Amino acid sequence: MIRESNSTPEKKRRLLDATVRLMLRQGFAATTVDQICTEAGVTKGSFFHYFTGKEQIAQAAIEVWSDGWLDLLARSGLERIPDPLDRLKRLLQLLEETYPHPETEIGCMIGTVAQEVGPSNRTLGDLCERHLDGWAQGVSKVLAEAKAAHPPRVDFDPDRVADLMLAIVQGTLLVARTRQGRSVIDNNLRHCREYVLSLFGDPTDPVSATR
Amino acid sequence: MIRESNSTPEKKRRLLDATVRLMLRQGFAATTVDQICTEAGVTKGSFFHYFTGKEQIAQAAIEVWSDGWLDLLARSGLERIPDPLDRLKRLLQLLEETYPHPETEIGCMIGTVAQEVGPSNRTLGDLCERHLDGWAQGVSKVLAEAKAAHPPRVDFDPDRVADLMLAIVQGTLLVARTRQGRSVIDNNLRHCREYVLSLFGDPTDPVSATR
DNA sequence: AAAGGCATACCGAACGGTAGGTATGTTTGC
DNA sequence: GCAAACATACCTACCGTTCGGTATGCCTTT
Repeated sequence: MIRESNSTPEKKRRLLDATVRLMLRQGFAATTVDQICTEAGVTKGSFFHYFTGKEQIAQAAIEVWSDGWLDLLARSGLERIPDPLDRLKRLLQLLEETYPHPETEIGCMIGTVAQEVGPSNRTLGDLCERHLDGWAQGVSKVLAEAKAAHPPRVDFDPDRVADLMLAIVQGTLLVARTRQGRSVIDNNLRHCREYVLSLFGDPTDPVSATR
Repeated sequence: MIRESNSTPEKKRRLLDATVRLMLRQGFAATTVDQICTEAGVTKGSFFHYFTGKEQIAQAAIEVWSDGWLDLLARSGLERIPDPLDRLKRLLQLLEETYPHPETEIGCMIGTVAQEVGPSNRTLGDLCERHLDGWAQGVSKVLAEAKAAHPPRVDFDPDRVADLMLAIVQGTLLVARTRQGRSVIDNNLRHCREYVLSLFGDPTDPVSATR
């Protein structure tokens, strides 16, 4: 078998991908390591060769998931957009393109795991918290730059608005998962975009929400 | 032992309360029926006398949780407020009073279970969906009545705005659970209120969000 | 009113399956 | 030949569920 000598071995990758897929669907507790192995087409020996246990692979899978988001941001060329307000608009557009994507399972792995473990299991909980906060801080930064470059119609705290956006995204995914439909994603993210942009002088209708 | 002949027996009640408390904290899978019995101070025999299994008590507990919310609405006297816009304002205020309450565990049992079971276990999933939809429909009704009585500044679809509010509440509770802090609840629900009221002509600052 | 019958409330030991983890062996790459 | 990379069988703890049993009170029959 051909094996890439550099970077992570293939089976490890497959285990991580399978974990992301399964835990995104079923959460942490309901996902069994046997399931992960079967899904990845790998034996338990390999599993415990690469990971010390279920919790650790969950942590690693969260990193994989997070990297996926960062890659998406990088590939979008967001950083290269010169005007901060355009950057914000592109970010909002990116959300609307990404989350309702019909090929992928609805949901955010970090939000799913975070909700599930809640106050118990602070190992996973803290990790999720750090990643959620990282997301919010990234958004906050874009908001702050846009605010600095374009005096907004009303003053706002970028951190607080970013927190609201985080909650909207997570709550929307939760509802969409439960309803098994994506229409609420389209609706809520559009509202979200129009709300955020309404902070910046745009005097046009902030909600063209009927039909 | 004195036993109330009418209504639900005490031990059944205790089991349900314990289930709500534990599943609100830990979700469905992580909550054991032994835990439930211990927390309720009841033996396993009683448990399986009143409930056919873990899933069924979860369903019943969801009803208990939902009834708690309906009771709160009833006790608030929301229905007796004559002016629809005042009723909407009171509803928004009610959200801001209820969810950050420091004595209770952060979270919504329905959202927690819904997120966890996701696409698997449609028995619980459908039940959660019905209750989430019920919440949204209730909110939508208040929005629609307010809109009918007071022509809004901008047109909006009550169902869609209610869906956004549902997502904000659920997402906010998720984030607050993860952060183990309630400040994000205060922040997001205030934003939510100001946003909704901004739909009705209020020309004042829709976000007094800085500090 | 006493006796018998029967349903409800409750108890807790035991069981059966499962899932996470381990021990140990075998192959593969350098 | 020696690690790393796998594979297989197995162990054990736990968890949901079952099941045989007791206690208690009400209802019916005589």
